[in-house]
Amino acid sequence: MPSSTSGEPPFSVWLRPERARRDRRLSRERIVRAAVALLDAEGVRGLSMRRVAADLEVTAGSLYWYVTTKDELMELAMDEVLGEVLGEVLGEVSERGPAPEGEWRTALERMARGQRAMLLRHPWMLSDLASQPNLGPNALALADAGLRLLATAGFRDGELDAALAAITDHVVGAVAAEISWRTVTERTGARAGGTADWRERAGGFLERVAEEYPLLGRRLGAGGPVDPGAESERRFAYALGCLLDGLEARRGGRPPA
Amino acid sequence: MPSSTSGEPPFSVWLRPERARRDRRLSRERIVRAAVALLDAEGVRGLSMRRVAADLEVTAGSLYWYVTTKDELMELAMDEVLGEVLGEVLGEVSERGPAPEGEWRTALERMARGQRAMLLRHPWMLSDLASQPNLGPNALALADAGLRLLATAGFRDGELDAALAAITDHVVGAVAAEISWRTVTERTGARAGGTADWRERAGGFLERVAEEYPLLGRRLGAGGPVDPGAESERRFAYALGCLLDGLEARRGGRPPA
DNA sequence: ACCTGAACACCGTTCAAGT
DNA sequence: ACCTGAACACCGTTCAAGT
Repeated sequence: MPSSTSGEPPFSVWLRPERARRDRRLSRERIVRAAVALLDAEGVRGLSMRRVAADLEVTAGSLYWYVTTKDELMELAMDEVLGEVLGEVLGEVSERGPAPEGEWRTALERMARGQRAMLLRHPWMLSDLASQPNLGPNALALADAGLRLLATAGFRDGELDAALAAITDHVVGAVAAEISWRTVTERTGARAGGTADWRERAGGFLERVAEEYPLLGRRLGAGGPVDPGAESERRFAYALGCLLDGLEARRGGRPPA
Repeated sequence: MPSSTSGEPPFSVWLRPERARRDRRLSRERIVRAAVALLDAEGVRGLSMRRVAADLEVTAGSLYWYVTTKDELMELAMDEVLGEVLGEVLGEVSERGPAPEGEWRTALERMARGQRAMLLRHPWMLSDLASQPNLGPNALALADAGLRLLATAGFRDGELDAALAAITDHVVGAVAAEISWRTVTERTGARAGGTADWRERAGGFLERVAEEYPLLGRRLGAGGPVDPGAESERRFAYALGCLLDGLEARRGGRPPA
């Protein structure tokens, strides 16, 4: 069989193999992967159908063969990334059986920290938060794993969802705050002294704020440099501790089985 | 060393003084109000410079005399709306002085509920969450009022910010989940039986999920109609209760003054 | 000082036409 | 079945020119 894939056009149909269904240049998977890469690299603003298409060396219109809308692509990208934590959480819920007393706390904490780390790796995950609940396979598996974890921890049926929501909502809110805080310090102090630069760029603003609102001023770093990473970690742990204490008191008792 | 303070565009509206006034059809205030109205009516997707300009019977370009960028307009709109809760929180913190024992709990709860209600009135507030911390006057006043509330509640200095973050992060995360949940049920069951319609529109999907993930299936309404409003309220209260319990245990003691 | 009008460089999405 | 190319109706932002 002569080479037919490139070069001169074949002089006869019969010399050209019929196009296999498999030699498609595109696939939903490739598209989603390209989208995730783009999102990681340039954020939500950087994501466009045309850009994704270009990265795949294809026309924008062709993407619509695999995906009916940009929103849909975003849904797919989000679920793709949720897969990163799925393994961890499934490990928590299955490796250990009914969870020995006290273990459930650290299991929940690991779940929360895993989700937080993932969101920090892919900050764009938070940009579409309020738009639509994720119904993708990974999202579903993740939610169910969380519910099962809480069930084996001894939470009553009617409280499973509320308990899970308490934790995931905290993760989401905390990471959103962390990211917004990070972007302002990083954007201003791109390559200079980091936090120091934000404080000098803010100039008189910070001082005026601190004067009018002393408590708030300290929080914003008027009293000295502030490490947003360390601060965020401290707050995250604090609230998580509060939540787990509260959950402990509401727990039904020991594992049912 | 050349002054580095000028050159780059200011990264926040609040660091840049407003222009002098004269006889003009436009004003920052009018623009912001129009933007808020548009956002309330049509969400973030509906907001465009051209649309705002049209609503004000003016050309798109002219907006840039008052606002350097669409992001800036968004910052302004968000702070505008934060003003709605400012009054309530200030009431909490000043009306009652050092807050009698036990009162701090209900004060915090009122604050949280006020913020939640405001976010539900203006769901678009959550669409820019992770982008940039709000440094507007209302945002600052609100944050400081929260800190003061916690201070009079007896929280130690070093924990004020973590305690406040615990609550606001929960509010944000919970409302984000609530909105996303609401949009899916409302979008599908626009004028029909509300939640019922979502369940029938989802068709086999819901059943398949419930089969593979029994716990999750119930949560999604596979077992019967679910009222997202009531469910969200229940979850919100549950997590808030957990948080307040945890906070109570960490509180320093009684009010310092 | 303030606003218009036109332009630039992008968008998401559609769809006839090709292969 | 899959992809191209061109088109449509929008964007944010800039800027000379008017008043």
